[in-house]
Amino acid sequence: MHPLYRHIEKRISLGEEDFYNLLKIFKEVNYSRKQLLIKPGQEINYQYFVIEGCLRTFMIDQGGKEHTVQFAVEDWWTSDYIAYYTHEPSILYVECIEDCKLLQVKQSDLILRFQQSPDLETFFRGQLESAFVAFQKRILSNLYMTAEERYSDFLKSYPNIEQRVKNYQIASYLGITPESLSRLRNQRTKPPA
Amino acid sequence: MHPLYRHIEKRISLGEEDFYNLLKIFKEVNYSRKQLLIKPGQEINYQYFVIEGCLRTFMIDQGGKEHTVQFAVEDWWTSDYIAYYTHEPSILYVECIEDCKLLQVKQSDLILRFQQSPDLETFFRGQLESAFVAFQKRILSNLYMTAEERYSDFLKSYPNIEQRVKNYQIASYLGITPESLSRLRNQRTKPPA
DNA sequence: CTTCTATCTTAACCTACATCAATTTTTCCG
DNA sequence: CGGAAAAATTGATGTAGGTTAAGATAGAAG
Repeated sequence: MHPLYRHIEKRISLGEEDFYNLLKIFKEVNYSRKQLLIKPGQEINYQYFVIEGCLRTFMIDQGGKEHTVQFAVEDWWTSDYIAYYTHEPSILYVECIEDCKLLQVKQSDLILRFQQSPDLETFFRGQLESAFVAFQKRILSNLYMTAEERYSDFLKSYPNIEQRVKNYQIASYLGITPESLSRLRNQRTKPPA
Repeated sequence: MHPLYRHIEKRISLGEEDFYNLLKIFKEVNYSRKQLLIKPGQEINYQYFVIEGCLRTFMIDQGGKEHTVQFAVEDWWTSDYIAYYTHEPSILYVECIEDCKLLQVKQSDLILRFQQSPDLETFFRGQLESAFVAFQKRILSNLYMTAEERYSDFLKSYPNIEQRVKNYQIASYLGITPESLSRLRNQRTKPPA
């Protein structure tokens, strides 16, 4: 079964025929490790469904420091959603951490389909609702959790990702330095003393 | 012109007849200062459009500390959106900071309308997109800005709110203590020295 | 393999913000 | 009004995590 079909069926039920019809507006694209899908200053008309690989969305501040907004692995969507939704030029980077196989889709093509297929709009509204909830929870956890608690939380929400991404990238997601993450990981293994 | 009509017309154009038809699923409700719209442990089936007043959505952690997710004033929507979208029991409080006049609408009524009126679904998808962008920006600013920069930012995104909410509530939105906010505001008035 | 570079770790020191505690100021309501 | 309660301020001190710098590991490229 097609990974995108499996993904969509989790939320709405689309006939196989409708699915293959929908698939026409998606284009398979391949990127290799370290390539940038998006960099600042671009107009962003596409979002991407991950068939295979691992990506990271981040910004670089004036001091040159990286800050990670999200990671994406198989079965996730990614883009610079700030630029995608606001139609302002991008301020984020989207980078491939591994070689990636993606399905690219243009926003305007999707919106046209929404008009013919309300189910599809419902699907994307549902996706957005989930993402919205996840971000709201993340804001809350930044407000009341310690760095260590956020790290444990991160490992839960991105299982097995530790092997796939660099520690400094995780640190920049948690809002701490790589040094702090290193210390924190060290203490986690000991306390049962 | 009805405040909700004016609000909806910013995004989609709905005939007046369609609007008054839509309005039937909204119910005007009034709450007084300090009343709780929502408290933890409830099933949340409603969201609220603010006609008049000011509200705050927050959680209380195990240590008894408050953490503010958002404020809502005239022309905004509010609810415990985590509970609203996930259908899990609420973990947040929504409190009236002033006497409030609200329009309450049930999620299931709204979803039924989406089926008859795709425009309406588009409207709410648009709202969600904006909220999503705002939250993503807020996560970023928590990652790379100092408390003072976030405070300036806050004043910009909620103009004139300073007179309406307590400083300790603003502090709990920024993720700092009231003491820190007080010191920070003190310094802001001086530096031109 | 071996070299080069990126990443990770460790340690000493520093700083923004927290905590605790004591006043002062504001708000509320009888 | 006036007095109690809530909120804000100020000061002294504590601490999580940052910064800087050096050494240890581990990937990648030849």
